[in-house]
Amino acid sequence: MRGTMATIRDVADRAGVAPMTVSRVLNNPDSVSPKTRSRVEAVIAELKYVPNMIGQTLRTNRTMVIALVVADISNPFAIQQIRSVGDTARRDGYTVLFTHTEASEENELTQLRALVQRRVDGIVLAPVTNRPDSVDFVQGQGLPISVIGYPMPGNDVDVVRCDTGTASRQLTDYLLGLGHKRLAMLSGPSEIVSALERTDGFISALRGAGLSPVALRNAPFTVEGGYQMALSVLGGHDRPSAMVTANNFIAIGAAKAARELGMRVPEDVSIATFDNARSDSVLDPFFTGIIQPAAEMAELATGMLLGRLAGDEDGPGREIILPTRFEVHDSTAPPPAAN
Amino acid sequence: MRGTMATIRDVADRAGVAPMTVSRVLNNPDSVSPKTRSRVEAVIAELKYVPNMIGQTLRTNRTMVIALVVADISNPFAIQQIRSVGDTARRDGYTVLFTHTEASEENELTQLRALVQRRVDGIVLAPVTNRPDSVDFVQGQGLPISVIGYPMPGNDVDVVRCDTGTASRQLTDYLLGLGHKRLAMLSGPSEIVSALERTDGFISALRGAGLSPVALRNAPFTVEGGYQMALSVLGGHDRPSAMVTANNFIAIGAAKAARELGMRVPEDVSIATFDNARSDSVLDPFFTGIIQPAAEMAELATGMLLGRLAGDEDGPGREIILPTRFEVHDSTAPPPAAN
DNA sequence: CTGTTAGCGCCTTCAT
DNA sequence: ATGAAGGCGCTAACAG
Repeated sequence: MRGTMATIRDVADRAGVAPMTVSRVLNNPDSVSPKTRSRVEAVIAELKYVPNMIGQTLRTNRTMVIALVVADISNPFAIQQIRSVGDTARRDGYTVLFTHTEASEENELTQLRALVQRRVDGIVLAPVTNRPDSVDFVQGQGLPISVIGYPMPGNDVDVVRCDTGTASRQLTDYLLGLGHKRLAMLSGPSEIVSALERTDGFISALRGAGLSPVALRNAPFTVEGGYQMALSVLGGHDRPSAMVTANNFIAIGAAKAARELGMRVPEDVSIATFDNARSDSVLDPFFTGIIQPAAEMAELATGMLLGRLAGDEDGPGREIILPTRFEVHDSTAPPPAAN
Repeated sequence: MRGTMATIRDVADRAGVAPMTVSRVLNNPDSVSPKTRSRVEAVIAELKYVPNMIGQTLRTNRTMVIALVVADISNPFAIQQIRSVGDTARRDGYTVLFTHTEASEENELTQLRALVQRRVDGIVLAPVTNRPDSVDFVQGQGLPISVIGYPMPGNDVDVVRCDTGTASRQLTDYLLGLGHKRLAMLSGPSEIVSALERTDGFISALRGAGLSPVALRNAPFTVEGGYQMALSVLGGHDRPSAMVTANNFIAIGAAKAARELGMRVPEDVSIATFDNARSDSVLDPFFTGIIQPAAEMAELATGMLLGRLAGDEDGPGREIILPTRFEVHDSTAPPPAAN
């Protein structure tokens, strides 16, 4: 079956013209006489000819493909990013090649290498960590890249992100304002910057109120991780009345653990989280928390990349920090009277 | 920056060999003397040479890319499919190009055309409807394709799907067994086969019990659609005691509507659904319902495609029907006594 | 073990 | 308005 696909030459022969004329009909129809054009178009339809972009690419050195590389596809953010990058890129005629890295740095470099081999025109990266290697590699190949979500202190690169450290203080301050004095932080892996940022913000807010954390835990950004951390924290003798969780999966796991221990959310324990899932996909509980504008971040990052591809922009990397949104929902309340 | 990337000729010149030798070092290292090989490898590293697959592709007529085309990326199924197709394809050295069609048939054809232009080696399609046009187009180009999720009566093509009509009867029978006599169906768009199948199964189960539906509704497969349908059905004077919903989004919308009307699930109204979300991503309510093995479907469909690409298989299209799973959770109970 | 030739499909350039 | 020549990066086929 393969190899039967019509080529520009097949069309040309059958229409009695040169391949170049067919090319013109495709790319610059006005430069061909109406008569010739309609004859060629008829043959194109007849042979079901679809131009081979591989040929074009080799000639023009542009694939018109950009890649989106996302660390963790199961995070609801990923969906918004895929949508957003795709929509933005399409407007400029680009197709998006999507890959995910299973949150492994090694995997990330492997994927990036594969993308360079395929000569994508640029890359939008939502990276695993903020180590400079991945960006270095891509830039070393002369490819433009922009990064979503992390500060990249070791690279000169376009970045779009939020300041989740400050947001973490805001979230913690809200719980303090409700009267909580015994707070725990359930964070992500300690080697991941966003987890660190969030823990730091938490601690600094407590310090500002003259308090110390009841517990600081680290685990993977998963339901299971949240569940285990919450079990150990809530099962001890020094129970917190409120927990801050570093992402939505941890929050869900923590709520599960609380429920299993016979505690109600928020009556017995409050949970405030980052990266609250959208109300569209989760009914209950709908968590109080910090929401990052994932779609806007992705759109801006893509826009910056497209700008460089179009040659509109060729200065040093810029960092754009977008504001987060704080939403109060059903998972937080003042501490129980006993506390 | 672009255009600075090293080519095979750059490497060859600098290593003092022919391009062909560099190619051999890359693709068939044993056929090159160790001495030459190490010299070439050194130059490759020095120039950061990354082979250009565009060239290879043009020469070999294989991109080593397969495409996954999914109708609706916001459905949790999509994530599992992306994962599953990617993992399966990678094992055979293929990369996956992912696109989504926003549930528009026109969009689907446009995307498929773009994929053919890029000369992907094959396509896995989770289609919008079961009209034959999309598959016809792809096959007309001599490209192998396999389909996930729908029966494709108009095509000779590999299909992996579930029998959701039968599953719908099973689901409805369960509600009947709980003692429900007044049931409503909240289904998807009437032009989509899966919605029809599910409605038909519902009706046939009721008929088997000598009952008629209290209501049959159609709306988009969204939270909003489910919400509106449930509002109208539960707000009327002929209230059902149980509802079957055609997917997880409709179920969530229906539960929201019930709650707003002051009804508890399942005490006042039961909800049983298709495509129940996994417990990992939704805490409460966790719906009673039918679960399709999305990952297995995608893996099998990809496997069939890869089999055709490898030439292991070239017979007529096969249809594989996988069993669904029925899980009882918290959203169903016997009808209230008053009923 | 290594090199040369040629051509994959297309488009830029130059000619007619 | 149309055509011919050449080359993008790579490798199959054949030589040596």
